[in-house]
Amino acid sequence: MEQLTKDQLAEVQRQIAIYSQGVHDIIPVEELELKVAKSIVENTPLKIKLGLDPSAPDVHLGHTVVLNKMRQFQENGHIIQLIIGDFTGKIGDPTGKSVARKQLTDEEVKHNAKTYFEQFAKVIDMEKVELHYNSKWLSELKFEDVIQLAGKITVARLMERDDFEERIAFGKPISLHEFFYPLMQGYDSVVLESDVELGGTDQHFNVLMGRHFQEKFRKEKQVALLMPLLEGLDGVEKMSKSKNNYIGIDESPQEMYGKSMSIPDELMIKYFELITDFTPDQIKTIKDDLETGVLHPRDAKMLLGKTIVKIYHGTEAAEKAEQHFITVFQQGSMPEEIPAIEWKGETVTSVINLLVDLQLLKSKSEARRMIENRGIKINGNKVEDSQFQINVTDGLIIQVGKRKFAKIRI
RNA sequence: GGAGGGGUAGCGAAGUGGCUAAACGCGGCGGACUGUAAAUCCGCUCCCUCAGGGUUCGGCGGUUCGAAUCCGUCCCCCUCCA
Repeated sequence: MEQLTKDQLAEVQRQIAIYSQGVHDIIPVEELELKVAKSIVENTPLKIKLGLDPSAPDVHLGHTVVLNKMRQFQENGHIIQLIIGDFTGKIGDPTGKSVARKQLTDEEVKHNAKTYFEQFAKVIDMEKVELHYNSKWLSELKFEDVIQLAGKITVARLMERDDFEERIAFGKPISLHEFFYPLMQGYDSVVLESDVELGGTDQHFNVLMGRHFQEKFRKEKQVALLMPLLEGLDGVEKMSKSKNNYIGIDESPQEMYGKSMSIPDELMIKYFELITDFTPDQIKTIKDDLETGVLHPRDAKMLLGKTIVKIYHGTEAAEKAEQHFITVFQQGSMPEEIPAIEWKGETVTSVINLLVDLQLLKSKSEARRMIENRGIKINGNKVEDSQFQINVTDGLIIQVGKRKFAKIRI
């Protein structure tokens, strides 16, 4: 690799600089440099692996952290290997909770995979992606093969994993089968001869297993590229659907914008770094301006919100979303566009009935509570009395909580 | 194989015969304040058409006027020793 021309060397450096943006760790960087150099010299693309859990197909901004990185590789001509962990998914990744996952049927896996792809297409070029289901090779293994695989790793090594270590310390159970998850993930890399595996920092151990097993099978070792985990709207936990602290990439512009505004200030810069296309220089300017007080944190966040919406819905939608936010939340006025709901009930009815019949709230009890909590407004006026009878007219505007609006159409 | 500990609302965790729809904390929701940030304060949070009713404390069966609390049985989980 020493005989790189000047241009080639520059190209290596250019690519490495891109790949290094925002990463948590590259293990080891030198190997990535070598691999990139080799790919340039030999004009062969690198194989970049990403494993997917088929049980949770809703894609949110947390996923895009890794996807953006994938796109960067793709833009430089490398090949993305997407692996649907249909086999591994059945065993259950021990990452985090020790709850065994339910088994998915083939149809479910297919359907979830499809959902993934449709959403991924917003970030990466799915046409050029190499797709694999790991059941293809894992389900072929005989018990004998599995034992042999297990013979290539020690228990002590497996127990080093943070998650296991912790559970042992706290007396929490670890099922034997959980030990096999890293083995399987590692074996995937052996089969696919991956050059780089991407993942969040929570995948640290599993990704390194890929290196370990590739070496045992006398293959070239993959490089681990770990991205930081993106905290969700609560600012504490990793963004996830189950924590309900996520911004889904399928969400409406308004939702996206609004949710962006509710992330904690401390996280703004991280969001800029990981999920927008801002350059490091641009981000530094924002950071400096925030520190010197030139830029109000609210305005920085509005820029963030707008940028996020723009990525997934375009400039026009982003501007509309911002306008909506300003009118509704900053000025407290009504939004210009309120979904109309047809009213077919009595002309005079109780507010409770109205709320339930329009399906704005689930039950009368809930509606009553909501009124008592002073969370219901009609035509901008707070409803004080839960027994209140109302004359339903065309164009009547009902507000539930801070964000839900409906207009009556008769 | 032996010994012990445990299963209570979304989660954590009190409660060991009536005052318990079940303390408290977290989370969630609504409100005030604001920048749908943070911090703080107030209210709601099993289900249901208000009074009031219905269904809960791993499952089933029993004792009792009355059980999350007592008895029997079954299921599940954890720890330690071997």
